[in-house]
Amino acid sequence: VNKHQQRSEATRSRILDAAEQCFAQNGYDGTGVALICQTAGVSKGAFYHHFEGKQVVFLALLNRWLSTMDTQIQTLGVNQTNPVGRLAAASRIVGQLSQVPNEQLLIYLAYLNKAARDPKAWQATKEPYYRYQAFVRDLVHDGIEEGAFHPANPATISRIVIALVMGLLIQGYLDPEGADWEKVTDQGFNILLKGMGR
Amino acid sequence: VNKHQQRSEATRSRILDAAEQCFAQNGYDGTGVALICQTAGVSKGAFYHHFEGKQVVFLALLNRWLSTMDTQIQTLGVNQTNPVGRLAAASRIVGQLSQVPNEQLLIYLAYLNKAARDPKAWQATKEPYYRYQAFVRDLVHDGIEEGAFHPANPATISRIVIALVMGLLIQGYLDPEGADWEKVTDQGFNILLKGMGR
Amino acid sequence: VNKHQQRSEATRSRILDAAEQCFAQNGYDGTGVALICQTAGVSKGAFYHHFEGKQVVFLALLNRWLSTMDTQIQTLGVNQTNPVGRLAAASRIVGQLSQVPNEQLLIYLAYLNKAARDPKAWQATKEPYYRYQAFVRDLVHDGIEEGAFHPANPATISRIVIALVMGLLIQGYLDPEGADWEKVTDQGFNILLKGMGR
Amino acid sequence: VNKHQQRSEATRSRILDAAEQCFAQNGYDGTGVALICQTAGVSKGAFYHHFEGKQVVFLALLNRWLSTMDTQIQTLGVNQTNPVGRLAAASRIVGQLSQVPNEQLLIYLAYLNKAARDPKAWQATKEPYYRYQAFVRDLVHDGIEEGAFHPANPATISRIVIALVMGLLIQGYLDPEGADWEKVTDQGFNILLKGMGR
DNA sequence: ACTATCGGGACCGCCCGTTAGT
DNA sequence: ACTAACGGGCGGTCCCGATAGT
Repeated sequence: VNKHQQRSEATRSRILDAAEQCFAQNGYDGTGVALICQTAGVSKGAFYHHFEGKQVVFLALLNRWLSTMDTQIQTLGVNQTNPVGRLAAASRIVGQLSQVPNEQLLIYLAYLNKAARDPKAWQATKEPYYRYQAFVRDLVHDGIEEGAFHPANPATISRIVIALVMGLLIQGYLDPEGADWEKVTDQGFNILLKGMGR
Repeated sequence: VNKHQQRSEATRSRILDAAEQCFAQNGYDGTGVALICQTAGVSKGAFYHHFEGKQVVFLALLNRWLSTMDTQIQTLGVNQTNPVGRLAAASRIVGQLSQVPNEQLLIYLAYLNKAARDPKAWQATKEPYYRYQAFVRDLVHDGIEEGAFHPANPATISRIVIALVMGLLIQGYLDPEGADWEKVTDQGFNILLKGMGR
Repeated sequence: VNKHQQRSEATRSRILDAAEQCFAQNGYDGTGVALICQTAGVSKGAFYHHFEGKQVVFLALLNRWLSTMDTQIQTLGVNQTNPVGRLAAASRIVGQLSQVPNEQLLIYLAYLNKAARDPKAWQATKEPYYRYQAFVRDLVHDGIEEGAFHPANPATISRIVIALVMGLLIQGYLDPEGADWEKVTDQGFNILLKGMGR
Repeated sequence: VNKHQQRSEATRSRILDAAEQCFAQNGYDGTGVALICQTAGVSKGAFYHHFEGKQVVFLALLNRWLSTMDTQIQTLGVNQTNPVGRLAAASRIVGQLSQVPNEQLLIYLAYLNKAARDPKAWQATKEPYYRYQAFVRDLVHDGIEEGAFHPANPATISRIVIALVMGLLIQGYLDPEGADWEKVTDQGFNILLKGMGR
């Protein structure tokens, strides 16, 4: 049995978990490497053994989120066969996300201003956006081809859909008690769907 | 005339201008007080003479933005008399804002994670959101009363509208060259209006 | 009276003095900014107010040494009118320098390996060498013109003279008790002078 | 044959080679153990298995240099029988050394300030100096006995000769393109020999 | 009102050396 | 003999804010 690899993987996970928690609580800049280490119960040596720096940890976190979302999306495709149904299902997922106050988007947004100055990080940072934009675009494209939606530029529509999701998540963070965001999300998708229908 | 007071006010403005510029370029956390002072051409003493700290400067900036937006909203009301027209006009303004990539929203978002830990600042920080939520809500309310929109909870609808705006602004920042965001905004509002119509 | 400027200058000097002492005792890399500050009885804030960093402090020290040596050289010119006499006088100064174990040259040498990687610092670092090389060269040139020395390339001779000085200083540091370095220096110059004579 | 022992010795050599290269490129303090390991293609464990630390590696390197120089000196003695000829031959070797800018002296010098605080290392560090001082001293001694040189204290003269060599090597490092250091070395020895002659 | 000087703390990155494991 | 993971600490830099002085 390879104990090294096991232990290493565990430590790596602990660091990522701690980082996620710290970032959510204090933001990207508000979180020091020392705090992450302390939260994870590891030394700085371990931290810098597994990651090149704070920024890399963040990017790794981003990838972890992506994997999670990819899984959810995969699940999405299994239950629903037609694009409209899948878009509707997506809305439900997003609605649930905003219940468990999902700080991830905010952390992501907070990180943007940093990454904007570092071309290399910037590319990695934008990737998830492009990814989901493409995913939604294809969904919309299919919907138009099936005649469910009014003919339009699928890319444009996808951007509108994503805008709605982003905007609702942010508001859900800004004013969690101000509304039943799950319902708002539902209705938002309904309006969008109706507005896109023939 | 009190020359001292004039000069003082000018310095205050210079600091605010410098802060706005620095925040836009380096983000909230990436901007140090020293940089603001340097940009403004003032000493640190002057800075702390006028403001209690960086956070207060940000709040002051926020108020300045609010004043500007209030003016724009006022203008909006003058030219268009019916709610639908005003909502449409609003879309045009937002579309133009995203042309000149307006970093204000991003700075605002970046600041959120900080303010979240300070209840006092948190209240002040959320104010602009409530203000515009209420503004749009009333607009929608009128539209429903006039029969232009399908009956629904105006507050909910307003949140959906604002979500669209926020989401588009962020995407415009993420991928400025990726789309003609003015057109996307236009179409977004069209779909929304159609989806809200009877 | 300008108390600010006075205090500032005093602090700056204190830092420089402390740095000189620390560098001599622990070498360039072995000396931390914290130690310099502690030795000088100043805070890090003060340190970084006066200097951009450790490297800059070192360069400032270098300049201070240069000023001192320039003064000594000036003195040299007053008492001796002919080049040979001045060269001989120089030997006496160097001999005395090696008594008060002069770590400056060693610190300088230790710094070389650092500066070699930073072109900007490298230039500043080499300057003192060029300076004294030129000084000795002119002295030799005059000596040749006066017929005191055998005709030769003054630059080459100057490099040989400087080599002797450098090498003796280093050995004086390596083995302070091993010889009466003042006498060695005297004899070294005598041999050189004799070897250069017609 | 013991393959283990062979392999071990090879690893030891690889580490020494890597260390020499790293020291030359980054100086003593600028070189971390990690860098040496990486350059050698070995893990840190291997490093600390063979050496007690960076300092010990340096001392081992020093010994390796000494062996090399001893060989060169041996060669020197074979071709030239009279002391003057051997001194002249030595000058040619040194001249060639300074062509391929030999950083060893600089590394050595950089290390001095460190070793100065550790009496044990200090002794080992000074050894090479004493060794060559003695070598040159004997050479000079023989020269005087043969009547080639003016009677004088051989130890003093040897220190002067070594000073010239050291000083020229350093200057060759400081300003490699500034002169034809091989020629300068030649002339330096000529002057010295002339100055020492009867 | 405004400046120059200063205090002290915190952050990120790295380094040296050790230990558990192969 | 050698690897990979890890511990703990230091290093330079910068930052926020305060104070002494103009």
